[in-house]
Amino acid sequence: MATEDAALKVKVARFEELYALDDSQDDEPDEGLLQSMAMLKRKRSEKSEPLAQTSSSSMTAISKRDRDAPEIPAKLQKLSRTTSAPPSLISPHKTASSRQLRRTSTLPKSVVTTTPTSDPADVAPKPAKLFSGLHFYFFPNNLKNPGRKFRIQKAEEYGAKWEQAFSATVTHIVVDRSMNYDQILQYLRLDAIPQQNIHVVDERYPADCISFRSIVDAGQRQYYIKGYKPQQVSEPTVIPRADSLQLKPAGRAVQTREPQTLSQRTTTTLSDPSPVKPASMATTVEDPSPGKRALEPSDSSLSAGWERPGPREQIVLSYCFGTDSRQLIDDDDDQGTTSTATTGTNLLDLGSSTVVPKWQQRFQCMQQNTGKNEDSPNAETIALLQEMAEYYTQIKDEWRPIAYRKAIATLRKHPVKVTTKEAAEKLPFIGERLAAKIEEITFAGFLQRLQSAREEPADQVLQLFLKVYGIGYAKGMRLVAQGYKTLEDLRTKADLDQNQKIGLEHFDDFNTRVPRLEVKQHSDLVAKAAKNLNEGIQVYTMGSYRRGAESTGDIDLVITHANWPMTRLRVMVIDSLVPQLFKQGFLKCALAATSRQDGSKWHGASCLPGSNVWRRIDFLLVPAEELGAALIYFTGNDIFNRSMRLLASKKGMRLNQRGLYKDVMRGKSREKLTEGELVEGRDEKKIFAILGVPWREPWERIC
DNA sequence: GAACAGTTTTT
DNA sequence: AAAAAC
DNA sequence: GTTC
Ligand SMILES: O=c1ccn([C@H]2C[C@H](O)[C@@H](COP(=O)(O)OP(=O)(O)OP(=O)(O)O)O2)c(=O)[nH]1
Ligand SMILES: [Mg+2]
Repeated sequence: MATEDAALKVKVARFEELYALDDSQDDEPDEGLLQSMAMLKRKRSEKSEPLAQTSSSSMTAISKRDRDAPEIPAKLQKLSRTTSAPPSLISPHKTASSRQLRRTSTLPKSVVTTTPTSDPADVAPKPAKLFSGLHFYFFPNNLKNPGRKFRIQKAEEYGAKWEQAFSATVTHIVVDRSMNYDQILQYLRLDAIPQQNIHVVDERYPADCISFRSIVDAGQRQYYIKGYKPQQVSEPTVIPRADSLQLKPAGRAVQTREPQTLSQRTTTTLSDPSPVKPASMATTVEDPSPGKRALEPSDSSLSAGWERPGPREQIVLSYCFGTDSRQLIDDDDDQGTTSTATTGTNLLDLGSSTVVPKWQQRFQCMQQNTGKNEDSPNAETIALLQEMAEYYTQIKDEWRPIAYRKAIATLRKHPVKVTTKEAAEKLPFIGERLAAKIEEITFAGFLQRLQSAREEPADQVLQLFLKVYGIGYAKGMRLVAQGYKTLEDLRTKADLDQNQKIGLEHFDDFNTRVPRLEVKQHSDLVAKAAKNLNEGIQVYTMGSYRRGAESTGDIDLVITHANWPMTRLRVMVIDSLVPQLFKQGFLKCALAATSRQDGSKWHGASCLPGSNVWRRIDFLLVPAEELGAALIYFTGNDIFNRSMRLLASKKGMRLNQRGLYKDVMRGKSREKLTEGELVEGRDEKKIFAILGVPWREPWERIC
């Protein structure tokens, strides 16, 4: 104990020192080399978006920053940079806008041109074709790093050919600053690179060419790669820089849990975990609100066999149901090993109980997640990590949020406060980097990284714009790059599409939580109108409402009919119900509205009579055969869904909003090759059973 | 080095 | 095909 | 970011 205290003190001291020095540092080189060079569709950006112009300067700015401190040890660099903007998590353009480039002596010689004009926004793309005839090979040669992705896209815009593989046609190898010369050779399995044909240049070479609108001399010293020794002259070994924020763009986003949303109110209503009615009758089907997520099996940890899934196998009572459900043997964890395709088809086994393999226990959907942290000793840590995850999500980092989420899940289950990184790293899904962050949180009470990011003005603007319905990361970045700073700017000057205009117009409305009671009112109103059209139409209130939330972000409704096929239901909804609701003045606008020949959803806004607050409302049209799957989907939460779907996939199945399918054939990278055969879609509980997931009440799906 | 959910609608 | 959304 |  005493020793531990001492150790803690040392750590505290270290942190204090660190923060005294200022500036974050938890960045690291980069994904490292050896990234798959395959894949990734190239982007042909023919859009005459006002991006080209601004971005060329951004690009320069990015590389410029590394040049500012050539060979200074990392620590000193930090000091020297303290005055400039803190590293932003905004990617790919990063701090570009906040950094004024200004070239000085480092000017390439063979320059022909003007300085980049800086007129924010507008203006056509460059002359293009600057790089015509050139073949660029990047190293690493993928789009994983936002900065690099950006460079590649730019290079292509300017006519360069991006070589997917290293070949004789390559004219330039554009190397990330985090890489060194030896790594290239090693990767390419070359002893040397034929210098006369191929130029090996630093990552900022293309940017410089663009800025100067000419192909600058690639042989200049400033474009040398780390570790490159022209001829034989021994260069001073370069100090490896630990810098560069790595953010991955593009892809899906992972939200984290139900926001503190409800946490603020209620506290004790842990009363009625009332029974879930099959919810199959009643027009507006509604789950009994569990006051709040009251239960909490974990609280005293060991209670319901929680803390640590343990090696035991769980017996799940499942529906007597004759369908496959073979267990994949082997392996643990929810990833890694490939699916073990459940080709076995047949439906022999399976009586009324199934043995669930232990690897399955690791899935989030296998736990009762009521979304509470409160009594976790790690609540504070969890909250901050969650913030990070959310941040990365917004910023369109595909994967980090997943990692954070897993780490959060393990922390949530951990009965003891985790303070040191040594302790943290022992836990599942917590690696070196997260362990360090956990330690940072406990000692400093905050995350430097998050703070700096949030303080960055450009970031704050982006955050604001992202809250406009219809504006996502890409559009948001563009708007920021164009210099817009306020919603007023957007309203008066920005080029927005119709939905974005609506989103802007009703910015406050759409960002206001909907009280549970109001959700019901909307739902009832729709149900009533539907009933009026046909008695058989049923409306279910879904989303966070069904999970018991006291307030929701929007109103999610499933509209179904026991006997009608989709086609008929759709016609009724689109041709009658929606128009009727518009006529009543309830529906205010259609956003991502559609559904015609093959549609299944309608998004818009609604407003209760007597109110003037517009709410986001979503209809999901569902034929009876798909109701079960639709209920699962639309109940969520999203994390729970993804967990269920991943689990299905590991079992060679596929789960979506229409049903559970088996014998799905998948190609590389999970690419779906076969639809698979429908196993179940109608019955929510059966789907759980087939997957070997114990039934989860809606409020136990808050992962 | 790959995998991390699976889809619908709009542009 | 990308972006935004659920 | 983490895991296999
Ligand atoms: O990426 C997503 C987003 C949503 N959903 C499902 C789960 C979710 O519960 C439901 C409704 O989506 P919504 O965005 O309305 O989320 P919510 O769970 O209802 O929360 P909120 O209160 O913010 O509306 O759609 C997904 O499967 N994947
Ligand atoms: Mg919702």
